Amino acid sequence: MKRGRKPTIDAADITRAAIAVADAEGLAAVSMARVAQEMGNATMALYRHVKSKDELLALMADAAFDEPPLLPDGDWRDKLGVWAREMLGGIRRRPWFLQIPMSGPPTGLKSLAWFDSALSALEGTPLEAGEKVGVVMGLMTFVHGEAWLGVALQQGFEDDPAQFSRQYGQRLREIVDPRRMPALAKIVAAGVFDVDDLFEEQDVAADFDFGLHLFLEGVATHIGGRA
Amino acid sequence: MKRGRKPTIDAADITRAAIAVADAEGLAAVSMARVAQEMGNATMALYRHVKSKDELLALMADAAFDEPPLLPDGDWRDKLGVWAREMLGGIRRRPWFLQIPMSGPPTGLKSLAWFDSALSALEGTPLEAGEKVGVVMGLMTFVHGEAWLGVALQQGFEDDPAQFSRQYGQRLREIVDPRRMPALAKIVAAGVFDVDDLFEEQDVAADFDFGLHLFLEGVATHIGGRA
DNA sequence: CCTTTTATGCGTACCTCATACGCAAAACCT
DNA sequence: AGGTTTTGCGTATGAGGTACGCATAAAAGG
Repeated sequence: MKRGRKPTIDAADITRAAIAVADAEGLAAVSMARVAQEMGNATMALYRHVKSKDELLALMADAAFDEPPLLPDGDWRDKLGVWAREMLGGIRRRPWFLQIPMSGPPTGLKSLAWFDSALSALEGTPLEAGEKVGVVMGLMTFVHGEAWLGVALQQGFEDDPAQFSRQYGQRLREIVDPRRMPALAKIVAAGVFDVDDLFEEQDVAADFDFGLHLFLEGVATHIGGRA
Repeated sequence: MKRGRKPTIDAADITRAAIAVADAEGLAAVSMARVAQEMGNATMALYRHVKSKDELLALMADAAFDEPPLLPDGDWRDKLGVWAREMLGGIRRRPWFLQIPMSGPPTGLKSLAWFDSALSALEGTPLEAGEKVGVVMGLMTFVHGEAWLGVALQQGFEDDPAQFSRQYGQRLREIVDPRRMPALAKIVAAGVFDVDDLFEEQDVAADFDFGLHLFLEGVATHIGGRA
């Protein structure tokens, strides 16, 4: 038998409580004291199960997602498409995920499961091992980046619903000097940044699909040049 | 004439000092007190020129880069290639850039200049305004993500030069259950994560070029389907 | 059943940091 | 010179992470 007093909580409990706080009030509200209070424990009790707040954040990041999705039958494009959209959905559901500063490559079980899922989509292709990793990495960074953009826009939108949408295009018009930045000026003048529904679900989703399409198209071409 | 006491410093000075600290000791060392001390001023003096630390960070982010590069003659692929590599270099020179939490789309002059530069590379193409923006956004997120990965690896490497490289592959071998994650297990077994020079300049550059190639290839296909 | 051992719960204390507030110093105006 | 305005900055507050050490609980040994 194990000696000593029995633990009343474990790291998983703490992670859950921390995630609950982050879901409800954002990552900024996640302090050791707050999480402890949420569990009815004292602040310092947490440190028996978690080395530091950074470690807690890492645990949160790995626990933020559900299990990777079941990929559909079909070719690798369909599968990676579903995978990417599912990951985007996961991030949208827990926007605070993007604010966790990650240091080093992932070692969490969930993260690795997602990694595995994406790799499995490429099993039928003639890509080498290293190339598969490259493709998946690229896809992950793309989803990550696109999700960040979406979340940032939505947040600015919620802070000031009436103004924000038209505001950005307007501000750009003031800042951008057509002589110094002719290409940008043209785009701004075209009104690309003025659209009111720049932040609507549809539009963001369309942007995402467009970028995703580009990337997968590139992968297809690469595979094609080898098959 | 302007009334009142003459300012002895301005936001640009503060930004410069803050960047100097970040360059020398990392972003964590950048506190208001530290920056003020570096300039021979008192902490609270900074707040006359900078609303908050967050604003200072935003200023740092915009001032982190040099002017966008002169793009070579040639087609858009050459230009965007140079642009992307130059941006990667910029981030590598100031790794702390990646740790600055950005909120909202960029409005800084430098950032916009880079944006403009990338857009100008696409001037000859038949892409619509919105598509150009999409392409550039996608490219930015890709570079950003890839740079992050490189910096994370290099940092882990510097923290523990002897172990780290083989360590990661090893740890993965312990964690990854071939039954639960068959695809990942195969890749790990193939030794993709074991290479000692996984973090050498060459290898990282090769990974970057591979992903960049994929993305640009996708753009080319998209353009081709329209020209 | 009492003592020893070991691991947990957590109160206290310290340190770092961002920043609100108010006063003093400097530069301009009349 | 006296008034006005803007900057420089000392003080103070409050939040947050965490080192340290003791109290407490549970098992092991006698």
